[in-house]
Amino acid sequence: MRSADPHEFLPLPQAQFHVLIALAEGEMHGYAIMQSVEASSNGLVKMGPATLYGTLKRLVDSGFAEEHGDRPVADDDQRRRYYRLTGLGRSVCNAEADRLAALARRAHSSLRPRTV
Amino acid sequence: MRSADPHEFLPLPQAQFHVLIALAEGEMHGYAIMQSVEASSNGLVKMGPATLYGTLKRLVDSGFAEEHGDRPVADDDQRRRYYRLTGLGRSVCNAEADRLAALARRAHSSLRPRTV
DNA sequence: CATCGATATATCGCTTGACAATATATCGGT
DNA sequence: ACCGATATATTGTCAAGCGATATATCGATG
Repeated sequence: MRSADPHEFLPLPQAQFHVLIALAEGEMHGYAIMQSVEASSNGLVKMGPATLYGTLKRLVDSGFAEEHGDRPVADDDQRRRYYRLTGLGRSVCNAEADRLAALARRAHSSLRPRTV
Repeated sequence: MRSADPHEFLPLPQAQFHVLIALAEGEMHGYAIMQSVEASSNGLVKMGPATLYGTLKRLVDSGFAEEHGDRPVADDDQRRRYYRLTGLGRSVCNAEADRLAALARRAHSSLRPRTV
């Protein structure tokens, strides 16, 4: 059984959605997420430490992400704390993406109306 | 010449984007916007008066929307205040829609990765 | 024309979220 | 041993969201 309806948690705050996407792409520790968000938004969204770690805490509290101890055998940095999506986190991220895609579609079709 | 770069204003707060979309669809006065937002989000986003009128004020202050006096000849309600998008508002709404569409695409492709 | 519920705009006050600034510690390289 | 980059964390502040509430006007009904 899939526990909760992901739509209960929408709309998602912008910063939370950004972090979930980064985690969905396979990123792991906090600092890398910060860089990923900035890079993948073409430098448009710049996430500082306060936003990142605050957001990360909220994501864990909400059960969308979790810390884990699976560390890379080599090339490890002791300070790093690794995170991954939970099942719920995946569902919520997907639901939010659906919502925003629909919203964007609506905006686009209203802004450049075609010959009905 | 097109005055300012719409990307300067992104990311847009959620409520502002919703109202811009409603205005893009041709809605006019405040109360109708409230109903439009709730209806067009399948009842997911419920916008109360405080959010609506606060947001509307911000949109006008930012130059994304403007009040106007073009009232329907008949079937008018004296209390209503009518709003429309400005040129800047259209650009900003479009830019935000682009941004969110790209974000949603990224989320979707990461969440259900295809055999690359 | 008096009343009433729906429509319409507006504001107060609380809570959450975003984020600059700052702090602290550890890493790798020289 | 030192230094800049990496990495996590917290504090304080401000904007934004929004429930609750207020006020006024509309149309309909008796």
